[in-house]
Amino acid sequence: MSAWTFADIDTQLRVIRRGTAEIIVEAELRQKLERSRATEVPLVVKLGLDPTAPDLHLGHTVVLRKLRDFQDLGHRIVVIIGDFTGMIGDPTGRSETRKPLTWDDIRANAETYRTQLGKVLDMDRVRVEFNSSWLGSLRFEDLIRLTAHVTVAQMLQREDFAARYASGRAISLHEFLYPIAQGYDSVALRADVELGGTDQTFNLLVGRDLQRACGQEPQVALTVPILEGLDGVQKMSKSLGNYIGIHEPPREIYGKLMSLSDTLMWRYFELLTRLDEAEIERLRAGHPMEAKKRLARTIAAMYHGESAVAEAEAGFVQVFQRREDPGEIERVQVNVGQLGASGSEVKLVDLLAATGFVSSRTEARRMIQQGAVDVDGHRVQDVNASVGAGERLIRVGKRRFKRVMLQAS
RNA sequence: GGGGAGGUACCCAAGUGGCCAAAGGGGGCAGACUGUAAAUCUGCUGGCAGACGCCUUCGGGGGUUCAAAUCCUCCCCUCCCCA
Repeated sequence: MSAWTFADIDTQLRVIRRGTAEIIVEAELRQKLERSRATEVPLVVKLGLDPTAPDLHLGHTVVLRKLRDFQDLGHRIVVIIGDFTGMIGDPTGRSETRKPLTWDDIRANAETYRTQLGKVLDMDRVRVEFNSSWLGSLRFEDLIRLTAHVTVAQMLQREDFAARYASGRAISLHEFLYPIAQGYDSVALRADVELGGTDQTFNLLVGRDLQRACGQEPQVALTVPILEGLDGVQKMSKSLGNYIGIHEPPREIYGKLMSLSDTLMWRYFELLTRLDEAEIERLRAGHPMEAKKRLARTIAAMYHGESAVAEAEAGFVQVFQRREDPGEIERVQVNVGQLGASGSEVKLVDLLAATGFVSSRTEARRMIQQGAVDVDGHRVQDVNASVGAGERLIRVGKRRFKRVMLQAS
């Protein structure tokens, strides 16, 4: 790596532009790249991560993959774990103020993040920083100086603040400090480029302002599109539950990807894979299901390897296309006595509740009434049905299976 | 500091003494249809009970009443206008 030579500028720009939403300002980026190449000094490319989510999901990987592009081009990657800003909670895109995390939460989450970044980045060449290391020691005086560079009118330009202000919802003062703090991260690092989703544009621009105010050359703000979640409308996020975590079992990843709408699938191809145009065109011409399988396979393989994916795909075909039972099913043991009954049978309603399929008997009853429950391959429609001791294969809905060992007592 | 408006189930939102477990929408779940799609249609969406019914829930506490989400009172929180 010592004899590294930077690729020519146009090549670098081409890689950087791919899948990017906006580059502010592209001419400045070109300049920075040129200087970097001439002096053989890599650019400092920064990405801040919010420490709230314990697991990375595909939404995060869009920007991480872009970061990886920079890494592959030989630049210097810095990932900032926003442990300090996490106390504020980025209000971006939220209609409400987020409750502050505790210090312990943040630490624990950040650790998880750190170990997961390796799924996308080459961790040997990543610098990881906690922004508490500089933000924590800022004095009140420093903060005053810093905040003097940003006006309230500027703050209210930010879409979500403006919207909340207009509709009379609360904006806590400390939320204004989030962009300031994030911007100061760029100052502390002397960042050349900062990456983020398009919803981060404002924050990235504040970084430029603050750097300028501190006598530094402003960073280039580079945004990538926000990935829609499984619902196809809202952005993928943990709190909305419309996400696919990269840590999830291959089967889950595969299954969730297969449930995407056809429209959304092309978006995922674009933002999450590196298939070239021609290949994608070819897929468009074929059966959408085949294309979707290809997508599911490709993405699942990135995080779990080929053999695991082949298994996941086979499982999918078996359960959903051929409507057979999955090969591996969670096993649960229950004793009739545990359910407050005796003898060798138990009410199905009780069994469903006890095995965690549903959270109450009422819900169990509802499921049965709706024809969602299946015992040993037979749909049960009698709410009062009982189940005899022995090994039972129970299915609730389309995809929840459990093998229940019911012991007499 | 003064004046006004609000806080309802996962979310938005109606309800202003009993007919309210609480309209409507969203979301979620289930069924039909399918390509596990999407779209669409149908149903369900606090808990316990086989059922009659009972219990818990409308920011929090206390109270009035046979009866409260609805009235009174104190407290907490949010927004707007004026200063």
